[in-house]
Amino acid sequence: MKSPLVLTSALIATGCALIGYFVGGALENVDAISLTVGLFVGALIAPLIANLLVNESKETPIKTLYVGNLPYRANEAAVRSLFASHGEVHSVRLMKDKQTGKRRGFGFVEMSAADADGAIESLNDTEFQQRTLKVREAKERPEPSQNYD
DNA sequence: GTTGAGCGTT
Repeated sequence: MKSPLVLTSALIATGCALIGYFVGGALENVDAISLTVGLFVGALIAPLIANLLVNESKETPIKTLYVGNLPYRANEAAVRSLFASHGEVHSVRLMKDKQTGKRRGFGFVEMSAADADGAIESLNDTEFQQRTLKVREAKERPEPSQNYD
């Protein structure tokens, strides 16, 4: 398997070397020193930039699910394990009252977009700790790019 | 320690 991170790093390092070369030429410095400095700087910052680029390209499609009618005794681990059986759970947040800290009986589950719809259809109106869950797609705060053309 | 329609943190 090929590594886009290494390739990108090499390209960025080369680019920095060229930039250092021309900048050094403009400043009337020695070309070899400029090239070396450019390579050195490129080698330092290349992995960082490449990591950002790779993470941007590999952004996982994630959809946020609203889960209502949760029992107050339910914790995040139970909800996570419940949704994990229907897909890859990215995060679980059970909303609490900011003043008292008590649970409000609903929360949000972030899943991969592919598994999200199936999890909604599978878990909506199902019994969880003797309470009928309400699972829908979250309204506000669109994390994924909701491209409704 | 209670309650029961709803859409939320940096």
